[in-house]
Amino acid sequence: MRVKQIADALDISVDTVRYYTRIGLLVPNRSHNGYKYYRPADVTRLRFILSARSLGFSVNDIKEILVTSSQTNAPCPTVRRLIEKRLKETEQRYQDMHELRERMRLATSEWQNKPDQPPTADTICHLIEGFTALKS
Amino acid sequence: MRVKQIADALDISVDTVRYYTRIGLLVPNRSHNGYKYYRPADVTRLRFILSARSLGFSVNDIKEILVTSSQTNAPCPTVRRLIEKRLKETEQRYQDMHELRERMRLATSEWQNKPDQPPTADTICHLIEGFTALKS
DNA sequence: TGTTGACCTGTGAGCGGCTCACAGGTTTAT
DNA sequence: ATAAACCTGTGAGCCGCTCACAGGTCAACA
Repeated sequence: MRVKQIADALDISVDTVRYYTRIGLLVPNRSHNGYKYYRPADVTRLRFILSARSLGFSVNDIKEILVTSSQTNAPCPTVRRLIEKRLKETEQRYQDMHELRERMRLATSEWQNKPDQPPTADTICHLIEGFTALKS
Repeated sequence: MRVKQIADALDISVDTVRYYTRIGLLVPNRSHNGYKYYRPADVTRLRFILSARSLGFSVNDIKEILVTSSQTNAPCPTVRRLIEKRLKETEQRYQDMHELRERMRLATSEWQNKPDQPPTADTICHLIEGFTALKS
C-alpha cells in the first residue's frame, strides 16, 4: 500500500501517516522510485498508534511502548506507568480548562453591561484590564 | 528597565518577555550595547498582555487588539468579537478534555483486572488494542 | 506515439507559545 | 588587574501535525 491507501483505509490524512513515518513510528519499504510502501504489519502498527493517541499517549510514549514491546515480553508495565502519568496531566489540564472557561464566561457576562471606551494613558482596553476576576 | 527587571516585576520568565518582544508585542528601546530597555509604558503593555493571555486570547489576538487600539478609538468591539470566538473554542476543548479524561479513567480501571501479556502477531499491546471504549 | 490532465509523491518549512543552550558582555568584589 | 557571578541576545528546539510546492506516475484520448 502506498501512503494514500493506508491513510484512506484508517481515515486519517496522508500528512499524519507521513509524520509518523518521518519520526520512525512507521518503517515502510522503499521502492525503486522512492515511494514508500506499507505492509499489513504497518497497518496493525498504525492502528495501534491511533488507539494509543486517542488514549492520551504522546508520540514519544508510543515510541517507548513500541521499543519495549519489541525488546521484552510485555509492554504492559510501561503502558500502565505511562498512562498514570498522562492521566495526572490530563486531570490538571482539564482543571485549568475549567477555570479558563469560567473566567471567560464571567468576563463576557460582565462586559454586557459595560460600554466601549477609548484607550487612555494607562489602560489599553478597560474591559480586559478592569475585569474583576483578574484582580487577585 | 532591562529584561530581567521587567520579568521579575511581573513574575514571568525573561524568555517570555523576550518572546513577546521578538514577535513585536513589546517594542523596547535599544541602548548602545544592544541591550533592550523597557519603559513604564512597556510595563503597562506587558501587564495588559498577561491579562489578555489569562482570558484565553492568543498572541495574535493581542496583536490585533493592540493595533486596533492604536488606530481607532475603542478596541472593545474587537475584544468582544474575539472572546466570543475563543470561548467557543474553549468550550469545545473543555468537552474534548472531558471525554479524554473519561476514556483514560475507564481504561485504567479496566486494566486493573487484566494481566500483562506479550505481543502477538497482530497485537502490540492487548491492553490498548483491547480497550472496549475504542471499539466503535 | 504523443500529450493532456488528474492524481499522487517526498521533502522542507510553518504553526503557537514558549523554553533551552550557548557564547559572550557587564558588574561587583577583591 | 582579575576573577566570579550574573546578565545579555540570538538561534534552535519542543509537540503534533498541516501546508506549500516542485516534480513523478498513470490512464485516457488523439
